[in-house]
Amino acid sequence: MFSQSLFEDHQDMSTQLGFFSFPPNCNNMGISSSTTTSSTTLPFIGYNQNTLKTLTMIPPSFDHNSLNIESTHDPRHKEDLTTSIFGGPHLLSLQKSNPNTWAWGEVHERSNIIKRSREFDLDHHNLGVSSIKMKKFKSSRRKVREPRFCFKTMSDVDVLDDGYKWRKYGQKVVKNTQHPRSYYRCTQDNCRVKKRVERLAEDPRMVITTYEGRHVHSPSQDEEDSQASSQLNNLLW
DNA sequence: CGCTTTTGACCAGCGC
DNA sequence: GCGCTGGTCAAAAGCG
Repeated sequence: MFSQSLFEDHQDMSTQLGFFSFPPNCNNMGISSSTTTSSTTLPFIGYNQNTLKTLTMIPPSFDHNSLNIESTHDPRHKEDLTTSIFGGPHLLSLQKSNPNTWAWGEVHERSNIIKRSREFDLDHHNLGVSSIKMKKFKSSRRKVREPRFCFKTMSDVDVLDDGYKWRKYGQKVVKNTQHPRSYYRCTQDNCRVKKRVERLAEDPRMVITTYEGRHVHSPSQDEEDSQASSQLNNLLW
C-alpha cells in the first residue's frame, strides 16, 4: 500500500502531506476525494459530522485553485467544507504547514525553521517542533527521526478514536498554556507510535493532536466499527 | 489480578 | 555552568 512509503526521508513533503493530514481510521469522519486515489497530491481534508468540524493540513506548495472538495457522508457538507477552508465564517482549522524539513533534516537547522514558522504566523509549537529533539534517553536510545504530523480539531473530547489502542505515559503542563499536554504510546508490542494531545491555549475548544511514528500493525479489531475503520486504515497506512 | 492512569522525578537539549 | 523546558520513566493508585 502506498502509505508505507509516506514517511521516507527526502520525499516531497507536498506529496506526503496530501495523505496523512489527519489520523487514519478516525471513526465518524468523512473522507475527502484525495484519499480515493493513490496518486493525488491534494491536501487531505477530513470532516467529522459529530465532534469534529474540519481539519486540514495543506502542503506549502499546494495550489488552492486545484482543490476539489467532497464529503463521502453527505454532499451537503461540500459547501461547508469549502467555506471553512477558504476563510469563510466557519473556518476552524487551516494549517498550512511550513516545510517541516528539520524533522528530516539536520538538527542545526532547527532555530531557523522556528523563525520561519513565526514569520508565517504559524504556531511552531503546534507543528511539533519541540518534540523532534530526538533526544538520547539513558544513552541507549537509538536516534531515530520518526515521521510526525499534527492537526487541529474542534472537539469536546481530548482523545479522538482513531482505531488504535493508546496508553497514557505522561502529562505535562507546558509553559504559557493552562491546559496540560498528554503523552500516549501505542499499546501494541513493537509499535513505537506515540501521540501528544493538548488544547490550544488561544482557543480551548481546539485540540492539537500530534502523531509520531508509523504503526506496524492493524488497528484494534474489537471495536464495533472496526470493519469500516480497518478499511480506511488499510488505505492510509 | 491485570491493565491503565496519575504524577513526581529524572534526563537531555538549549539559551543565556 | 546554570537554569529552564519538554519528554520520558516508573512507582503508586485507580479501575473493571
